[in-house]
Amino acid sequence: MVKQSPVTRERRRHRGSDRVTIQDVASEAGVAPITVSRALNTPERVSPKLRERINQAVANLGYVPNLVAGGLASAEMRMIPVVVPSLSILTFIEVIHGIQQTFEQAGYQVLLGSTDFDLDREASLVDSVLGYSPSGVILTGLRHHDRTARRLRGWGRPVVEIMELGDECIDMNVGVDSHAVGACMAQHLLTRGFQRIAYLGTGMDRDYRAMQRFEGHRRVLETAGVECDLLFRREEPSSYEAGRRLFLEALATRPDLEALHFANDNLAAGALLEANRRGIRVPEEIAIGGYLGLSLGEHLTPRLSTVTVPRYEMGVEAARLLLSRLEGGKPSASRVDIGYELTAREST
Amino acid sequence: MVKQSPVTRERRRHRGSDRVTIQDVASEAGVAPITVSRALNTPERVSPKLRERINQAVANLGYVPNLVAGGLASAEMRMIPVVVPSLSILTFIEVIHGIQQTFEQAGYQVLLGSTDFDLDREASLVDSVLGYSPSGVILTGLRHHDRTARRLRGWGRPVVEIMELGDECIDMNVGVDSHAVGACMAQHLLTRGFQRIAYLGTGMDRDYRAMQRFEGHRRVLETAGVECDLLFRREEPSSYEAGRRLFLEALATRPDLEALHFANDNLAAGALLEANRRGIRVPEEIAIGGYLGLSLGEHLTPRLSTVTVPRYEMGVEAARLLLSRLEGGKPSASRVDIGYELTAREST
DNA sequence: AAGCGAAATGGTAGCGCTACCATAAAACCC
DNA sequence: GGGTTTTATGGTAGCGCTACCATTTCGCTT
Repeated sequence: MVKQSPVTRERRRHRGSDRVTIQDVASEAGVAPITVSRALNTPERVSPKLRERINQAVANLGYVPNLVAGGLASAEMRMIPVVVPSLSILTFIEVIHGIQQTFEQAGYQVLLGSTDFDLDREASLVDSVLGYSPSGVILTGLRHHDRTARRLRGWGRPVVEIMELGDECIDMNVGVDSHAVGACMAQHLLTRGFQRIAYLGTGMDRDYRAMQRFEGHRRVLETAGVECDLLFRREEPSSYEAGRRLFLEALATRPDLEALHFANDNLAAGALLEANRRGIRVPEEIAIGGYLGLSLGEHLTPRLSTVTVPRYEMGVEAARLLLSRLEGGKPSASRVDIGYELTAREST
Repeated sequence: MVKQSPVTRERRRHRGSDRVTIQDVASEAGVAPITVSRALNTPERVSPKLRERINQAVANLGYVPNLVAGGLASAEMRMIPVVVPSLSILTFIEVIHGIQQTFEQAGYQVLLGSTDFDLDREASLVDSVLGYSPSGVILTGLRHHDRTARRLRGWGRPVVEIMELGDECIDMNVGVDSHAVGACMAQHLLTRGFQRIAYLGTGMDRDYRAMQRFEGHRRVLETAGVECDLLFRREEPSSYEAGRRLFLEALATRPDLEALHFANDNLAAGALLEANRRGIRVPEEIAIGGYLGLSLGEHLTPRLSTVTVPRYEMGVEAARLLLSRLEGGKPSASRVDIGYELTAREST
């Protein structure tokens, strides 16, 4: 028997739905598919007359491009995976917000991944996410699995590492100097005349940036010749409750403490609110400093002193950097120090 | 001249990089590409011997599947767009967190979209996002552009609408009854003996669910025969600062108010903290109630009374519902009331 | 030993789009 | 006016994978 001609089912699409394709639009407008493709992706390369006719056909048929097919052909999906350690930490949320807003305007989609501070999970996440042929990638921090770094370096598309700042980045880097940030608050506390200063943090076994901030803090105190190893830590997620517990723990262990430097504003706020509740006067009996610049801080009584980091802006800047590489050629810089600011208020 | 044979450049790939393809793995393992595909996607349909050999080849070559190609062939990318009104509202973040965690475990990627409460933007977002051939979609609320609803209804893949609860959903629905939630706090305030009760909210021109909560509140007061139209609103994003301003505005306008029902805990906290600062006693001079159940509430003094909604769980439930349709056939239910709980504390 | 159904494997043909190159048409240039 | 460039459109051939169906292999029954 002769092999059955495929022509017999010519009209029925092989698989897939009855979606309108670029071919349908091309027929409707009386042009070649490639011209439709150009009219949609690079309109300036199609004559106004045809462009108009094609747009009309698109509207008539309700054509929506199949981005997957386009992505396969051009080896680029217009999307950007953003890999962060956690989605329950407000900091990352705000950065993601900035990233998302910026990319959305430019027509890129943001893909979300979280690693729970685990570099192995980051590695497998990056692997699988590269399978989507994204236009670029945004990662958190400068420390990665060897394989991850190698793979991304050889990938040939823009990569931005955020949060941390350092010389050895894969491609581009936007962040703050963790050591400096920790040192900043420590210095501030010294300047205000406090001597017995403790650092209090959570999750420092996993979040090495928190550790770097402590390191900055420690060095300043060491240089100043005061007790520098006062560290209270809990291995649990950061929360108001954790801040409260650290506060009570520190008070019970070392009643002579003069100032508490918390790893972030959530913890500091938890402590400050507990002080309020117990009638402990801040900063007269004990001073409290934080890090981040959460808006909550300025509504507390006393207003919380903190080191403010522009988190939303960091996201925007990371996205801009990536976009400029995607659209233009080389970007202005490949390393941006987003900076920080000491916000000295009433709690110190 | 004879047309040049393409064979001359046989070995050089037409376009694209030097990525390892399924063909390379197949050669290495001495099987057909389709068998590699099966070994990776449906391992149980490949003999243990071959499976082993293929896995070995995959590891040797460092093969990472091109999900775009797979997506085109199977008309399904393993990803789920989540469309929310805003990424600066904590509620949505927590829901997204639940969604993301659940999908990540199941090997689906979450794509993020925000509409700024604009149904037109939602419509175009949904359009473009469908171009990715996602496995399903999660939308916020039950109100959409006609076109959006029509398109999704005819789409044939699972759709979950979250936050709101109602009869007329596109496909599946997970949320809370906004009216009931608003009524709950109003009833609670009445029960505590307050009579002159105001509702205070932000962004109520755009966020119709906030309006529904007010409506629930209003009806309860109306039924009780007390003044029910006391509404203070500001058209700005929700924040501690907005809560503070609403609080001061209400006090200035109606010094006789006995209780304030805030549209969410952020506003309520802003108000409560301002009361702290001014030495206004809560609830003796004025009571304050919120909505959401943010953890901050229980650390304030007095502890904030609120109506708690399990936001993270709502995300998890939405994702589970969608997954059960994706994996199994029909899910247990197509409509889940995630419920709420009155958390009566000290501020009322 | 022959027969049979189930399980394992492979061949073929796209999925819908765009890169690449060829061609045609228009614009420009002494 | 012939040639060169520039601009606009089209033809062809995949991108790398999986759906579909054909074929082979294997275990088991009679």
